[in-house]
This record gives sequence, structure tokens and C-alpha cells, in this order.
Amino acid sequence: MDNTFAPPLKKSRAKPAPARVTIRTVAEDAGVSVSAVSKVLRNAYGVSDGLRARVMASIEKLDYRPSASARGMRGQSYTLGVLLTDIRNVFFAEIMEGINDTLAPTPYQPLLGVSQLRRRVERSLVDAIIDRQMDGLILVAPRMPLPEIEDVAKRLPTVVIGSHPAGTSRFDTVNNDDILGGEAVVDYLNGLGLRRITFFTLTEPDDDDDENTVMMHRERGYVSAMTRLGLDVNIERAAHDTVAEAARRLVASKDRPEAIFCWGDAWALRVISAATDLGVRIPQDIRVVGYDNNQYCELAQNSLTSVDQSGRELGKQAARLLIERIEGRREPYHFTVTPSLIVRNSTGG
Amino acid sequence: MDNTFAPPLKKSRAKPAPARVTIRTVAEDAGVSVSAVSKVLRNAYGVSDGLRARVMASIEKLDYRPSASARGMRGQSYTLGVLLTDIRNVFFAEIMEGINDTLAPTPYQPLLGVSQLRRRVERSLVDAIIDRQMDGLILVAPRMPLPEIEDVAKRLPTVVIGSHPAGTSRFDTVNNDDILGGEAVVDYLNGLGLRRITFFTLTEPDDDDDENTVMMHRERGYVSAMTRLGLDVNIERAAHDTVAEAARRLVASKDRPEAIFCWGDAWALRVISAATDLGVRIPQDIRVVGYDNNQYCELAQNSLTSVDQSGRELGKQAARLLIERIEGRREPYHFTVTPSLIVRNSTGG
DNA sequence: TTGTAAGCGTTATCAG
DNA sequence: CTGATAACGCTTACAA
Repeated sequence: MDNTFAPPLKKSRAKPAPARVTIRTVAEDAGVSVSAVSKVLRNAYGVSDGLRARVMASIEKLDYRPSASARGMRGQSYTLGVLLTDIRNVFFAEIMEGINDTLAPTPYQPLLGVSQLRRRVERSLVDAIIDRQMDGLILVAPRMPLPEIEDVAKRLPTVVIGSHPAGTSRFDTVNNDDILGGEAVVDYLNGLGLRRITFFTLTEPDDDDDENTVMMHRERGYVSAMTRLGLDVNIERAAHDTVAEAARRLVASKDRPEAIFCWGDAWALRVISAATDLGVRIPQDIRVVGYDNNQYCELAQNSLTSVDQSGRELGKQAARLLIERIEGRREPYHFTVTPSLIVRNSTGG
Repeated sequence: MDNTFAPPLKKSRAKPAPARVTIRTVAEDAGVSVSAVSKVLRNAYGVSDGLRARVMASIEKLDYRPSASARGMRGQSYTLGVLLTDIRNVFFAEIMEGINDTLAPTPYQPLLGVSQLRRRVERSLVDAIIDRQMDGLILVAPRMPLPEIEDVAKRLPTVVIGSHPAGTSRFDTVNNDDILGGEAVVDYLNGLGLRRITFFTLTEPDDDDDENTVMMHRERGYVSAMTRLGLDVNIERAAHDTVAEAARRLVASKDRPEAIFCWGDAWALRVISAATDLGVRIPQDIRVVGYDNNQYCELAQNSLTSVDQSGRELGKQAARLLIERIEGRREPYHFTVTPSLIVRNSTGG
């Protein structure tokens, strides 16, 4: 079930053909050759100022715009694909803004594909991006298994945000230190005198190498700090569509933990919802911590303590690294941001 | 400051050239002509079952994928552009899901551009989409003035979601009835015995034709219902970056309204935040209503009464209409969904 | 029903 | 420094 081939659609109506402005039109208008125009377009060497000026004038005058399709056939398409696995996650919006920041002054245009948490869709989107001769790819929190990512990276320059592929690497990665972030949360809560801290996270599917996900790293940070402090590890798991129930159960349970550390803000907001609903007070009866520090954390009704990982910065760096790769770098580079804990009222801050 | 032309980047490294599988490769493998393969790809008339089978087999075997760039040069690129003006607005995620729903079984691939509320960026994104020979365009809550949209619609099939351009139309529109929604909120609140109802909305920039925005239509619904009921109209305006202060002022004011009807959920959540912060109780001291019924409304800490407009359905319809247009329809079609009020605790529901 | 061949708008190579 | 010209991979008359 692939989008590659055409359906039996009615034939598309012929357009009125308003005599398109091509590189040839510009060349004629400026009284130069097409290759001269092409060189000006690409800032290639060997064009005199006079020629450049004349060409630019014609381009302006005719409002000429190069065809990305035609460009893509020979050289670059100046298009970068960004694959978002979950458009509902508002944190990703910040990453996108960072990507735009870096790309704005360049000729590269980012275009997004959204895959809705479905692995097969994710893969077919990558194919769609390759089919469109994009010059590079940024994967945001991909769910594809590592070998598949490496496969993709063989075909086009790739940068991954929000995944910690071990060892490897034909591609670059950009992350915050999720292990450190996980530890920091536990240390902070323990400093408050709390001992019964539960980590609330996503049920991992029957997958082999999901060592790489950010939640898994946060979990490792949690476990390592708990162990170091001599506290009992307690992990609660739920699937995406059962978060609400799980949160409710967790909050309502007899031996309710003193604090719940959620793998992401979205889950923490659900925990707050459950507590509100059940009349369990935050932070007096239970403390809640999230991760990502998204835009909803600071609303007073949430006032959620969370780990900030500067999504905008992650996006900026990813775009920067991708351009470097497109320009020829081959050695992998792994960029890491140090997360910082933002304390708010959900932990009594 | 446009992304059209190339920068003085280092020359991109030549790739190892792993002998690309083209339509020609497939033709040779299957022992047929290229045009035969092309016909199979497009489900064109005049191909025998035998030939089709052989071609399909080769395609499968060689894992051939057509180049969208090459296709775009002659025929369609099978790519649809979706222009999101504000990726932070979670409601748009639902629209996107609807678009995906409709497009999944077709050969069209939606690709998103995000413009971050900046009008110039919005226009240059549209250009980028045109440059890439996309087959159609979906504009979500565009800020471009109407003449500009019409201009765009002349160049490629266009559908607009979340805007009410008067009269006109070389393009289709998909909306909920924002006037009706606005009225419904007022009628509901008045039915609760409330009379002092304030509408909290976006400051319109010095723009002529912003009669078209959804907030303006909601405002019209509000005004019309208030007038009909003989109540005093009260409208509070703020810019995007001053919502928090404005909300605070509104909630803290001496003659605080009995209810605040916000143009969108995001603003309503800010109002709830201000009230929470100031110790003003909801719904006892003040009632709050939003619009969009986004995923955060149902969290208990918000429990926000809101107008549902079925974003997913809007997205589905938009994609459907766009495909119809690409297939040749020229008469404009305007699709409208009837909104429904979802009552929650923020109004005592 | 199938095949041949002429573009589509660029870039890149190679002469002038 | 400038200009012909051959690709690039596909669609589409038109011929066979």
C-alpha cells in the first residue's frame, strides 16, 4: 500500500499555458547565454560584474524563479525534508522554529512530512522524500530501527534529533543528555526529602533496539540515580492511548508514590488532570515532574516542573549539521545539549 | 531576502553513483519500451494485462521508484503543499490528520511548510511550493490578503481552510460556521443567566480586509447575539505576545465580566492561568469559553467549555476538494461544518 | 497494443 | 570570462 504509483484519475485539464518564464527567457532578455544565467544563479565562478548585473536585472524584471524540479534532475533541489513523528507534540514546534532560524538565510527550504506514530508510514515518508530528490533529511524522534536509518543515511545526508543510536554512525545526531536529565530529576526530588519516586513512561513495543529512544535514556538516568541513592526503582508503563487511565490508577492507588516523574510533559499534564479530578493535591499530596518544558508548563493551572532541553537550539544545530554534511562532511558529529531543570509549583517550587 | 538563489557554498561532493534504477532500467529488464512502463505507472489506457504484469514484476524486483522531479517537469509531481501559519496551534494537528486520512489511499503526498505567523514568510513559502511544481495547495488560516490568495489560486489548484473570503472565488474553502459558533456561545451563557460577557480576541493589524479571519467571524456572531439579547457588547483585544498580561488585566479588573469568551482555546487557557494565579475561581467567580475544542480542553485542570469544529473533518474535506480541483473542477465549492458546543466545568457544566 | 522520439528547465562539461 | 551542448528521468504525441 504505497503512494508511488498513479490511480485511475481523470486526466488533468490542460492549463492555459501563460508562457512560462524560464532560464532561457532570462538569457534572451539579458542578451546572454543560458549557462551564463545558470552561473549567476548558483554564484559560480567566472562571471563578470557587468554580466551578473545585467542578468540580475532581467531576473528581477521578469520575476523569474528557477524550477526546483528541473534543478533536482541535475543538481540540488535545495529542499530539505523534515520528518516529524508526532505533530501533536508541541515540543516539536520549537525544534521546527530552530530549523527555520538556521535555514532562513540559506537557499534551502525545509518541508515537513508527518507520520503519526506509525512506523510503516514513517518509512514510506522517507521514501517520498528521497523520491523528491531532497538534498537532506532531518529525522525527529524516529521510530525506525537503527539499521533502517543507516540505510537511509546512505542515500542522502541525514541528521537525527531525539534518538541515541549506540556506537554507529553514518549520520549526525542532536540531543540533550537524557540520562543526565533523568538523574537530575531524581536528585532534585530526593533533595526535597522524597524517596518513593515512580517513573511513568511509554510501554516499549516488542522491540529489540529501543535502547535508543529518549524515554529509555531518561529511564536509565532515573534508575541509575535511584540505585545510587539506595531507593526502590518503580516504573509504570502505558501505551499512548491508555495514558489517562494509567495516570488515574497511579494517582488513586493506595500506596501512591510521593512523586511521579513523567517521560514527557504531555504525560505529566495527564497526571495533573487525574490528580485534579480525584482531588489529590499538587504538590502537597503528590509531586509531578515532566520533560521538555513545553509551552504549557508555565500556565498556572499546570505550573509543571520540567526539564528544559531547548528545542529551538536542537533544531538550529540539526540544520547547521545537515548543511555541513550536504557540503561534503563525512565524519559523524554528535551534538549534545545539557538539560536544565525548571522548578515550578508542581514540586512545591 | 528570498531563498531562491544559491549561496557561495562549497561544491557538493560527487556521490559514488550506485547506478540508479530508472524507468529505462525497468524497461530493459521487462523487455519493453519506456513508454510502456510509463503507461503502467500512470494507469494509462492501452496496456495489456500481460505487459502490465511483466512491468510490475520488474518494478518490484528492481525496487524502482519514479523520480518526482522528472515527473514534475512534464506532468504532475504528485505532491501537495500544505501551508500552516502556526505550528504551535495544536488544533492544526487535527486538520493535518484529516488531510492524511484522505490522501493515504491516493498517490498524492502532502508536504508541509510552516510560516510562523509572518506574512512575508507565508508568501515566500507559497512561492517555494510553486517552484517545486506541486500539484495543489492547502492554506490553513492564511494571513495573506485576499487578492494575493486569488493570485496564487490562478497558478495552482487551491483550497483554503479557516478563512471566509467574501464573495469571490477561484478557490474552494472549508470552514465551520464561525458566526453561528459565536452566537451559540453567547446564547448558552445567557441561558445560564449571565449578561456581562466579554469577547477576548486578537488585535487586528492595520489591515483592510481582515473581515475574513475566523476570529472576526466569531466576533460577528458574538456581537449579533449580544445585540439581539439587548446586552452590552464588550470586546478586549491583545496581540499574540501580550495575551498573558491582557488576560491578567481582564481577570483582575474591578468590573470583571461574568464570562470571557475567547476566540480560541489557546487564549482561554491563558485566561484560566491568570485566574488560577490570582485566586479567581472558575466557574464561580468567572466563566471561560474557548473555541476549537483542542486536546487540552478535556484535561481536568482546564475543563474548558469550547466550540468543537471537527478539525479532522475539515482536513478530510479540504483534501477531497483539492483532488477534485486537480482533476479539473473549476467551479468554486465552499464546505461548511456546523460547530457544536462542548460544555465543561469552566462554565459550570 | 506497443514503441520512437521530442521535449520539460536546469546543470555541468568543454570549447572558444 | 562566456557560450554551445549533452545529459538528467520522465511524459506524451505520434508512428508502427
